[in-house]
Amino acid sequence: MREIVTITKALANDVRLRILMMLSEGELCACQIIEVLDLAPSTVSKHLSILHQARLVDARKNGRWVYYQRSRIGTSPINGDIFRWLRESLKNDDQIKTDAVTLKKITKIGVEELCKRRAQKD
Amino acid sequence: MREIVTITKALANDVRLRILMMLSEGELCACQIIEVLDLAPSTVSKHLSILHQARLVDARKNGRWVYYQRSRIGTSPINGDIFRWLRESLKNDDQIKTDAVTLKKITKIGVEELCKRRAQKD
DNA sequence: TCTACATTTCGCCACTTAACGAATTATACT
DNA sequence: AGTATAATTCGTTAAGTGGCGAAATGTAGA
Repeated sequence: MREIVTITKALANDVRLRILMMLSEGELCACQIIEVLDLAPSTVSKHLSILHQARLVDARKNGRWVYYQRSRIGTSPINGDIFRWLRESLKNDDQIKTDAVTLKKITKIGVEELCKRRAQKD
Repeated sequence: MREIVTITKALANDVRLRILMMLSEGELCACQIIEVLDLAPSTVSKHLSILHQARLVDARKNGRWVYYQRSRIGTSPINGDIFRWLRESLKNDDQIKTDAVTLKKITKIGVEELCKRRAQKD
């Protein structure tokens, strides 16, 4: 029960649903997710940790960057039901659609260039 | 998005998951749900209203009793995924199993007798 | 080694949630 | 009409959540 409630709590937030939808296409660097959401890094990091604790996303560290992707557990038959439902329910959502557009622009420039630009702004 | 978050928030609580599991077999009177959960009637009523607002349960008034059941929306293909996942994930949960046992005893005596006994305790 | 920087952790604040009892509403029965 | 009672709404309180900036952590490159 505790495990299931951890998962449903993780899903009970619009920012975290946006993150999960962004990860539909594949893995993303934390900095890319931060850029799309336009929230404080610490806030996004907390959301990612909640998703990770619920075993909905996996983290992979590469150099100073951390990449996230939907977990293998999340793609298993049992949890696959949730994702199918979320994808189906949110595929026409405006926020999700604009996120996808923003994401496409960002993935084009690549992680290194994205962070370089980000550093210049400070 | 708002609608989906309303649903996931409704699912993000153990008491409400217990209620949904209790309603797997069919409709129940509010007083039966209150009896199984052993919480204040006002608390349970609030939970039921949250489930109702999320369109996960329907309410039917009969005399002074109110009967709840899983909503038809909830049984549609789209939301059916969630229920299937919940049922599958929780079928071996201890709390859910003891709830089922308690419920069986309570449904045997019937709603009128249950409320009569309840009144005598005061 | 020292610096830069991506990410996380921590501390704080505003807001929400879940619990209860008291008061209210609505229905059945006398 | 008046009473009893199932259920809900309201007000209050304690605990949890989501946001931020500051500080800490860890890694790449000078």
